[in-house]
Amino acid sequence: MASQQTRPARGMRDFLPEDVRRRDYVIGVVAAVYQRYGFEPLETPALENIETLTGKYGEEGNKLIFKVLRRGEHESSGETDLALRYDLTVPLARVVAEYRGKLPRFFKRYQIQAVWRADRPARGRFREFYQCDVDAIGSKSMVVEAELCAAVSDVLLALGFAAFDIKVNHRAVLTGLLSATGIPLPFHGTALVAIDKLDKIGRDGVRRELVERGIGEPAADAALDIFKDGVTIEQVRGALTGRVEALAGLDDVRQIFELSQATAAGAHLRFDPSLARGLSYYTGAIMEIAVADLPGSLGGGGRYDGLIGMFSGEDVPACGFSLGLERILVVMAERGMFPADVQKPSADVLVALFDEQTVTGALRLAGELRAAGLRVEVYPEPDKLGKQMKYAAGKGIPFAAILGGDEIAAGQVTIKNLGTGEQVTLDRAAAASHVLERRAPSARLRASGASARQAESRAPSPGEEP
RNA sequence: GUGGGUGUAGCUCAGUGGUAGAGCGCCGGACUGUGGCUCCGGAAGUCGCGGGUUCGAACCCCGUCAUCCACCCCA
Repeated sequence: MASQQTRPARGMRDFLPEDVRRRDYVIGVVAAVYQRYGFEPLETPALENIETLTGKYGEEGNKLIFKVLRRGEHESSGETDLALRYDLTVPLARVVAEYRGKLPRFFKRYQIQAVWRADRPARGRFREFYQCDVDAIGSKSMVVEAELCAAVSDVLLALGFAAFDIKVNHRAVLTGLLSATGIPLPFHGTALVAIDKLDKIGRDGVRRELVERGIGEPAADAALDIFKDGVTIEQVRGALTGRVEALAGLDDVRQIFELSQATAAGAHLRFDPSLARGLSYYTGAIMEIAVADLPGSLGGGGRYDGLIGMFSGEDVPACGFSLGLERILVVMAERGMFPADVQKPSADVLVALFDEQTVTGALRLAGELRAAGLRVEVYPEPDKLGKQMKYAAGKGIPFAAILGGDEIAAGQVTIKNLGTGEQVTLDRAAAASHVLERRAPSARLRASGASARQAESRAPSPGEEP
């Protein structure tokens, strides 16, 4: 087996036609919804100067940046001066800093491109993967957060997801609460890691882990008191008495909930004071999408009012949301959520090659059918007809056109329906319309999987997935 | 980065020290202008790679790479 050499590099993937169709379908839905909200497309280079990326993602993120050796003077020294983009937010911040004057006052952009992380691959996790980002630049209003939540909700609903939560928290609330429990600032990160496991290892498990990590028992108990399932904004407000910044953050959260009542996101928001998010550039509200059968998240986002200022010196408020395309695809594939026509065959008609003498005629026929709007593949060799039929059936092509000596002499063509086995010999001029009239139903010849509508109607109850 | 599982035909896997197997797929034929069903025949693997133990290794040992799962972290 030569498979060792032909496999793509670790964590990278080839996308075969079926994969690309599924990806294009999801990307198409995402882009269409984002456009409906007035977001404009943006693309940025795969490579950034390394200093653009370093120091933006926190300690963990810095390690995972894919560094690239530029050819030339640094080749021998091994010094890296370029890096593959780690996310789409930092490149956006750079773009805004560079073109601020040319962009609208409230720049709303979406961007669907690959990002790279030098991470260890796992289920739903790759070294090269796509993110679908929407961001709104220039406003501090919580209307921005509410619209972003609404947009991603609309995307998920359009794809057939019904049961999902958008967890909402705020950086200032988080630090305020941790400080209120008596956990010193340097321990905030490690404490959150433990608290985050509440649903996995339970209260006792978290308490044990907190203490193991050097947090005192009183603080651990206080933390467990606040960070529990179903805690309300009002309850948290009580714990934050006197902490001005945290209370302001909590009011942001309250506003997001209120505003979202008017949108598709309203039914899906859930306040989660333990939500942290790894990226260090977030300054305000933070969000994350959770679905029942995926351990990680489907996407996340938040407000980063200081990031653009790291490039331009002038702080510009900004907030964004990122959907993980690969995660969405993993869940959709497992639940059979793709509509049937995503898997439609590559052509409507296969023009068979009868023998060497009829090749030109076959090519001419293919041209006529294409001109009539059909997708037509010409079988490239005059194999036995049986083999050609088998090939067409194997590819799911619903019709075969046969042009032998008899047909040519009579100015006719034989059209065979591979689905029903019926075949008719008719005038060439009538061939295209014959197929067009029968194309729609037979296009689903090989279709499998549930449609988006069907998936939605049976998705709501978590835990019952196949 | 840590721990565990798995690497045998294109695919899914069986084979626990004595000459390498099945199902599916593929190719050919029965069916020389027609796929699906059936039957007959065929091709195909230096058993992930390297070393070791043994008269003899797919099998045991060591290493290495790949892959999967859990942890960590994340989209």
